[in-house]
Amino acid sequence: MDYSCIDDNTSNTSETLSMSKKTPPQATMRLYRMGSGGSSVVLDLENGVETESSRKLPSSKFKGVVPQPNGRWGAQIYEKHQRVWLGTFNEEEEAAASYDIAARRFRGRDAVTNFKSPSSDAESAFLEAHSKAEIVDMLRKHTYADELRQSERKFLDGDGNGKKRREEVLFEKAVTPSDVGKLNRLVIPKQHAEKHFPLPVSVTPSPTKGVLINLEDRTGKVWRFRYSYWNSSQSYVLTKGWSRFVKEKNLRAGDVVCFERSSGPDQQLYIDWKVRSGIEKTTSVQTVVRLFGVNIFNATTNANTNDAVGESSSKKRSREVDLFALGCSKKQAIINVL
DNA sequence: AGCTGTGTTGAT
DNA sequence: TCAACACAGCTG
Repeated sequence: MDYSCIDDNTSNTSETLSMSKKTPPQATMRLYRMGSGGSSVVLDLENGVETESSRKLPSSKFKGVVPQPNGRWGAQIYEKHQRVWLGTFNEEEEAAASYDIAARRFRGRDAVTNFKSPSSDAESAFLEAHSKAEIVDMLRKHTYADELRQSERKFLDGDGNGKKRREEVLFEKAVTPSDVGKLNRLVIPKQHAEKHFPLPVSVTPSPTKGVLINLEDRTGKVWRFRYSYWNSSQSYVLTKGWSRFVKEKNLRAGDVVCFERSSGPDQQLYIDWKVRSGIEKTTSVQTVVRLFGVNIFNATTNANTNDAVGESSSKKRSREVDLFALGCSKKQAIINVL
């Protein structure tokens, strides 16, 4: 799968960024909060002095978009008197576009949205093919664009099961006990990391930041991981998102994770896993977590819209990088600066 | 410690 | 339905 910069600013937004009929006047002066943490400071109209008590968040001009105290933007939609949270976003427009997607899924193609451009037939089909909870989950994890693109590609392949993928194996690693333990991280062997997943220079010295990468598994599911360099241990690691993968795939020490890249022009990244050789695959998670025919893990996201489990996104504004741009091709990288 | 997203309320 | 606001509780 591609790195996340794509999903954060492409199909959610870029193709559809014409202004809404409902967009309020652009010229309206509004306060934008700078920096981190605190709220913006507004003038106290009584005495013309800034006061703590008059701190106020800036309203969004977009429907379904609400400000967050740290300067980011939340998206939400209402259904049956209940709010459905769609996640938080660095850019107001991303949040607005996410609302639009949810609105089309919840209310149909003609739903009132922030941006014009009705979704394509393909996108409408994609929306209909997924439950509300699944769509919400994608929005919250910022994987919607990737999954949509993936589904379109499968459709074009013609053989619906996606088995025709041609990819080059980048490297494999037999996971260690700590890779599947409570540390919630996977150490990427240095030689592989530096060869295939070079971090941008500006990120390398900072162990806490890193980049977000998206990889697709053999089921077509998109996984997003934080990838960074830890100075303390001088190692490259996948952190956020990794424990979910371990849990869902029921990875055990000795099992092998495999990183692959599509040989096609898209250079899609994939992650695959194999049970440690000598162990029957029937011990895999699929049998373990199925209960009365229901996949328990998936059930949480399929059961109810309000159950959609989001991940808390990166705390600081995350720099999201197309690592291919840095490591493999000359494409322009990057999107959101930390 | 900082952030997300829920609880709540009042408006449209 | 919707957004504004406060902040509990979660996450890194």
